[in-house]
Amino acid sequence: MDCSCVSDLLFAPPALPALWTPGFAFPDWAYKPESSPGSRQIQLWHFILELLQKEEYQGVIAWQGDYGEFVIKDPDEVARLWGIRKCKPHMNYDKLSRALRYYYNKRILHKTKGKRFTYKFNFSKVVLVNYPLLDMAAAATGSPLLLTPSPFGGAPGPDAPPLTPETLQTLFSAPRLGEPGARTPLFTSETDKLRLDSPFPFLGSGATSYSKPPGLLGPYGRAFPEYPWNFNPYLTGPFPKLPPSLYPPHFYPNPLASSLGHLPSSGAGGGPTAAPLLASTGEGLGPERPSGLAAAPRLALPGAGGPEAALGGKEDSDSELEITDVSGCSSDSEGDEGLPAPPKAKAGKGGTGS
DNA sequence: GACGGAACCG
DNA sequence: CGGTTCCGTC
Repeated sequence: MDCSCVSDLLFAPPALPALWTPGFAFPDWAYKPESSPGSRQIQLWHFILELLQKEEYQGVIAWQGDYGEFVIKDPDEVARLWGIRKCKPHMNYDKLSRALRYYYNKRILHKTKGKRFTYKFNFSKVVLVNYPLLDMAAAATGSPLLLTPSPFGGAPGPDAPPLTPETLQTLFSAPRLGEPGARTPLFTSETDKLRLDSPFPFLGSGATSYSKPPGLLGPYGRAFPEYPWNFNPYLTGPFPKLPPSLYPPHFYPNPLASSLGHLPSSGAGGGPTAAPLLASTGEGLGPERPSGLAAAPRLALPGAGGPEAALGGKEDSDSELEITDVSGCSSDSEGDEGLPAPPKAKAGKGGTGS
């Protein structure tokens, strides 16, 4: 019964300094996922984002096509992984896709018609859920950037302005953070293995594997380092705050303001001179693609001058997420198949029949 | 394959 | 609530 999947364990949120300006009302759904302590189950779209972030799964699922668009290259494998995570040995793509379809109404996802196994994230939605501080910033600047539904916690707007991974990346570009040494080791060598969650899922390799418009994507390093601050987007219970030292006041308005197009004067030096990343284009409305993106690819990573730098030693000893075992899942209710967790060696297939 | 209703579950 | 399971329909 008790299916205690190891992967479900999330590191506890570090005591965050409560220094946020009260008064901001967020849409109820904005902090839903983890708001209810106790029922902290991994959500499918979280999981998808996770896989998307991991390079090792690019043969299984990867960003492709439009912004926020991803294709499930290997439905069975994704379903299998999801099944492992949820301790549902009988998971398959049919069931998984049903769950995915439920996201349509919730506006978290929608289908890219015509393309098989291809879905698209509604980033503006996702971002609020995961990174309420964005909305906070929006509120602070009085920016209508993100969907600010009715203050009555009513239903979200008809269509949220889609954010792109690049946008987020820009928004979250740390303005010259302190020394990398200041990083707080969130995990020990032991818990490290359990680390299935990493900050900023789609920031990670989102813009990374984007093999779309070659010119639009800046030289983003795909390795988006974890943030020095103890901000765990997965546990956005109340409101994650960042250490004041690492989170200068100008950081709030800046990215947002820039996104609004009327950025006052960001510290050109280290400040994230974000680009006009306002994207009010609906899904497929305008030609989209903020032209500023091309000029925005300036990541101010904690210890990286550039993408390559961020990569560091290339195949770093990244403690992969070995979610290949069902240990912890009580395999009783089902006739569980021993799931030996085969090393999913998914070499690139010949043709990506599209 | 993709969709969505319906019953069910933790 | 967020799926899971099952299924009929297109």
